[in-house]
Amino acid sequence: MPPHTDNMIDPLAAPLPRELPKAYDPAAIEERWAAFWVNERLFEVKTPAPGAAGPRAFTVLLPPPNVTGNLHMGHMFEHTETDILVRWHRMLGETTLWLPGTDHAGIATQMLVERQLTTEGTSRQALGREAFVERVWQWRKHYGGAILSSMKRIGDTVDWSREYFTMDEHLSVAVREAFVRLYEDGLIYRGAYIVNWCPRCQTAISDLEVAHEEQQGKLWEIRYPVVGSEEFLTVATTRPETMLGDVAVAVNPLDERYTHLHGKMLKLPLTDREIPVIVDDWVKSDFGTGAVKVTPAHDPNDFAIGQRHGLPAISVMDETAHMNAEAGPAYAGLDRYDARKKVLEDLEAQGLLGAARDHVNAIGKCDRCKTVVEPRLSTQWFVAVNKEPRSKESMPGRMSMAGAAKKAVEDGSIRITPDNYSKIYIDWMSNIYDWCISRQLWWGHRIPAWHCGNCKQITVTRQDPTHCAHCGSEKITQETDVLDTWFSSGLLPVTVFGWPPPPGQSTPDLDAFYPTSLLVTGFDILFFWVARMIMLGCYFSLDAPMPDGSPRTLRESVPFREVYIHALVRDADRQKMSKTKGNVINPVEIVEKYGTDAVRFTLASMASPGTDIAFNEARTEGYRAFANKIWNAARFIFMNVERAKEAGIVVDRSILGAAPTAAADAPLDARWIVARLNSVAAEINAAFGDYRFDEAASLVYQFFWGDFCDWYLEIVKLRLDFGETADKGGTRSALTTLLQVFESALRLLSPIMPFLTEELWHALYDGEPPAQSIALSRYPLGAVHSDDAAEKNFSLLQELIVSVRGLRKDLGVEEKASVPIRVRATAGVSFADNLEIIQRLARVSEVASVQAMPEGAAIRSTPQFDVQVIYEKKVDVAAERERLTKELAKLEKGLASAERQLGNSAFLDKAPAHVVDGLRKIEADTRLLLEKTRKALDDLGAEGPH
RNA sequence: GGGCGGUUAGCUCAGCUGGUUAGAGCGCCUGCCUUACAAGCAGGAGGUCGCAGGUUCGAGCCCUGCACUGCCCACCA
Repeated sequence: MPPHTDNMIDPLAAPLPRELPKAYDPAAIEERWAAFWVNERLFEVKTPAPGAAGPRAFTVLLPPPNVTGNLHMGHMFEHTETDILVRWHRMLGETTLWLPGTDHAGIATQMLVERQLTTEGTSRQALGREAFVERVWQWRKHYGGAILSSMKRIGDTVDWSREYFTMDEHLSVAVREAFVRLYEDGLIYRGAYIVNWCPRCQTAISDLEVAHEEQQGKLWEIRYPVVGSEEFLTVATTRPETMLGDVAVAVNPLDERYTHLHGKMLKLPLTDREIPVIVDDWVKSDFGTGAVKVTPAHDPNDFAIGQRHGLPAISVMDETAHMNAEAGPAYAGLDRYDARKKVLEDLEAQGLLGAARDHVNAIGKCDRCKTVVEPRLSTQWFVAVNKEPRSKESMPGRMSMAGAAKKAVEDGSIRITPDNYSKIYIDWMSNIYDWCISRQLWWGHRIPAWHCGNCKQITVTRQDPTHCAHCGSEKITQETDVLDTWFSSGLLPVTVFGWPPPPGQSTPDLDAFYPTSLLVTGFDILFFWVARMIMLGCYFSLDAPMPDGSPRTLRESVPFREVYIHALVRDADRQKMSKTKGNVINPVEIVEKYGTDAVRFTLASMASPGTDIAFNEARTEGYRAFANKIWNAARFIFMNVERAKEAGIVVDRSILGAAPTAAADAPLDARWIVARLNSVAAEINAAFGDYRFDEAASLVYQFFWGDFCDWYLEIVKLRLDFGETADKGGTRSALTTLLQVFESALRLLSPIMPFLTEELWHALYDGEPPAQSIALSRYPLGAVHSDDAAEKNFSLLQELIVSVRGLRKDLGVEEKASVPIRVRATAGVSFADNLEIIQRLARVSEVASVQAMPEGAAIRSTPQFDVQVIYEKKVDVAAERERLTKELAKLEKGLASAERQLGNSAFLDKAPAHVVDGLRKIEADTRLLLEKTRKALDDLGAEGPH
């Protein structure tokens, strides 16, 4: 049953190995594999049968991108990290589910479609609610899948069969169920409160959706005449226009300046009202004039004061932030800022305006449209996050949502990485206010509440009611508000797995996948989404019993066990990417330019924890070169496989896939590369486990390029001999190790660079790999210290080769010339077994082993050996002297430091033995080298020109 | 007003529980078209680890203060 046969591409139409082009061209292979992964449905996960044995599934919920969005660098970064972990776990043999979907994004989507309507000369009001909502659905159908197709392109291994949309029928049913249950449990209420109101979006928004910005403003003083006196009471305000809705002036009870005015009435200027002077502790005497005008309908603090003192609230603005009739005929209809101007002018004219001081204040703006938010008195729906549910008698001591959500992190049921975010989360959860969940929008989950026209009561039900539940009247109308987008996305960890189950039961998916294993997300939605998921997830999953029927504990009710907070991606100048700044880097463009693998590797390598990352294209260029390097290593290998075939040396493919080994009597290079592979693999596994993508990337880079290509491949050229007199056994053995190590290395790299490794892996198996995809093969586990002797001996060999190369440079030996060398090795060190390696890699014609080095020659030394290049051309004495002098100074400094420490009895007493022993060895080595260097310098001087 | 990060080579960044003489990539300099790769190979230069104190046998790493810088939270009109 092949799906999407329309764009099916046969991956096995890949070029034959020997025809690999010279330069790696990602464009030539990536789309092919991207389509293959999707079409072959390789990453779909069937729900395990109930009671199935085996390890727990590794489950990750993708933070659902907004339908309005396009893939940006932040997504790509997040997806790269997640995909790496998901691929890694899958390759470790775990049942691995990465679940994708999209979010309907209430405000954002409605705004976008409304803007579209405006360009068409119409509006949502003209269309009407039903037609508008239908229009949004249409929009979503056409444009809502942009991010998902980008995800397919960049190789995200999600389970597409489980893709959801937050307004899907079954999810909407679940959202309604959740709302009704919370309402029944007394945790959802409706009431008139001051909320953040966006006059442009014309909806309430939550505290989190308000972004504060510092702004230079003014603090105006206004004189309010005291009734029956010549006196004035001067208040200070940043928002003079709201004075039209003042109902009192408050002073601190201890402020002696105003004691005589307590309880007096004031004439409210520009109106015909009189308002009282009241006292309230909240007022700070040292701010402004110490007297605060109280406007309960337009300021959250004033609202609280009004509540405490039983004052009325007078709204003087409408939902568009224009003054209304309550503001009086002179102001009605004016925009809030025009009204401010006029109020100030009128006060001035009456001589009631006092000083105006510069004042910096934080001004709230709508997160979406940047309009200045207006605190507004309105009736909204709230979730009581700090209240305990009333109908949970079956669960005594059940905590409030915030309480449980806080405890889940405190007691380690949820682990947040990096750890410092735990504290931020807990602090936030400790000071959380009730959550305003109603939005005056049309696009979203409509609140399942009906208002009765008769008794005015509210009916909240699972099924649309026909009559009022309280008085039976049929004069009922549904609430027009919809739910905050985060209400439905906060439920996702349970709803995507089939919640709600029948009473007292669970669902197969909840049994198999809940709690999910990991959430990878950015700090920016820690409160918006992560915190809400924890609150709602803990609350609702508690109702579903464990697979064995026992009740769920808090530990088992959390939506995820781990949260990994990744860094934020900025542009190369550390600026936050934003459309308005025009510095948004489109990842798809970069991907097309350098290849997905190079971009993924860049992001992985820059993903060190703690700091934001500045995306740097120059690095991507470097990693494209890395991909090319591997590509060419593969070409080299395939070429030699062909040669071997022609020479009658056949290496069976069955040797592939096994963990490489090298016998104790195998050549040093074989033992070494196997040992390196083992330790690097072990380190990479550890790095992934710690979310150290950067370490993993640098380890695999260093191994592939530094060890495998620069050293091993060069040496293997010696071992691969296809001539008539060739040692066929030796060649076959070398080829076997080469292929095995390369195959393992591809698997090692594949989570970070899935496309390149997939292509080469298939080619390596000549189109008949043991699994459909490298992503379904097993990850190399490696082992530390698998052959320390080989690693140590090889690095000595490397040192010798590097020394000779350096000497050649110093002596000005022609690049192509082969030269003889003299080596004096200390006891126990021998290069005899590896002469041909030295000859090849350092272009040496002959190696003479000597007991003493001649005087006056340019020599390089290490504690283990001295080496001289025999060449008639004189060394550049001045340059050599300079080099040696520098070297000598360095050694002297090092020796002095070592001696100082070793001469310090406190050090010998307190430092651990291994440190002391290590330093002793270093001291001895340094002393030896120092002597050698000093002698070399002396010899040089003796023969020098002066 | 609270809280949290950052400051290491010209640039971008590593440096894991404090342990010799601090690393990588890019860039730079020198020499190489060595038939896997010039998107390459080989060799090299380059750092008083933001500043000032302190703890320690020993500090890039721990403590205190300062400077610069970025972010988050916050109901002082």
